[in-house]
Amino acid sequence: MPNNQFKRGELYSVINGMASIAVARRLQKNFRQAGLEITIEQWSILYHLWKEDCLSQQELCVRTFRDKPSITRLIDNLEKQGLVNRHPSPTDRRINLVCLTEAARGLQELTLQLANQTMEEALTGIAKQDVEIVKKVLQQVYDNLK
Amino acid sequence: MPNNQFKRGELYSVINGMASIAVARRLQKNFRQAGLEITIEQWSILYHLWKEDCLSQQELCVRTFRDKPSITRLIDNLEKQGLVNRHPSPTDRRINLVCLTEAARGLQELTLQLANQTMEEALTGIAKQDVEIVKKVLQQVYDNLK
DNA sequence: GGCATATAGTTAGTTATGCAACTATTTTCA
DNA sequence: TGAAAATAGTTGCATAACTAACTATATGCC
Repeated sequence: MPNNQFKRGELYSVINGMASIAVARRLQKNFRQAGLEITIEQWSILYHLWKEDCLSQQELCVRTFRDKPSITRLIDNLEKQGLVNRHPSPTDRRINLVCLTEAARGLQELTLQLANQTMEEALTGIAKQDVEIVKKVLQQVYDNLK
Repeated sequence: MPNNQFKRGELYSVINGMASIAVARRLQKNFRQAGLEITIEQWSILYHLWKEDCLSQQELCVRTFRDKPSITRLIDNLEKQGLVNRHPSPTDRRINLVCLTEAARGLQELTLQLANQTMEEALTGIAKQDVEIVKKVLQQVYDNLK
């Protein structure tokens, strides 16, 4: 296999995203053990709303790297659980603004603490400068493909 | 937020697995453009069978980091497409051995070439030694959490 | 030998993703 | 101004993941 700088065995786990799947599973487990009912995907929506509340669904698509139907259904489920509400935009009738409820605001501190704890479990024994390199490389990969 | 060496903004994209999702989407797109009907998940099963044919479903669970129901359904779908067959193990009647068909063997060369091409697109402009660090760190993350 | 336990695989239910097609509204521009 | 194009969101269909509960077979051990 000429012109191929990557051996096969190395290819698989990168494509498979082993590491990020393992992190997501551990975070979900940590949520469950803390008695939290939400999924990681739902949490990722809340995460962006905690940073900036009342985003449009389109903006959530961009920030969470998901397509529109995925966001529609995540918001449906979050709305059922009473964690967000859709409010029509006053200036553009096509737009829903997705806003946090009080219940969702109450989850912020605990879930962010669990997320930080999970990342610490994941990164145990890894040098800080290596983490920096990983972040840089993964960002470059994303930019190469977007 | 004491005892936390990672700032919040950095957390999200790692958990989200942005980069590996982007790679998987691109690989799927490259398959589709080449006229291939299989999903990345189905391909990942074939990938392991090309390395060693006639594995048990349990062994595929281990090698692909999936649970048993996921493998059951992936094999169901691959069987429908005529790419694998289930053969009862001669020594243990609980076990199905999953074996490639001729049609599946015919996909090996093209799909591995597309996978390599996709990785080259993904890793454009990234130093070889940085790729090595990423692989090492992601393996460590996986080991920390498994 | 026979019961308890472990292992391999399947089924059912919920959530999530990707794609295509659709509705409603807004913007563009001839 | 008014038709075409762009944008925001939803719906339907297929695939895949996780959990829990289930069946069938094999193993361990008294």
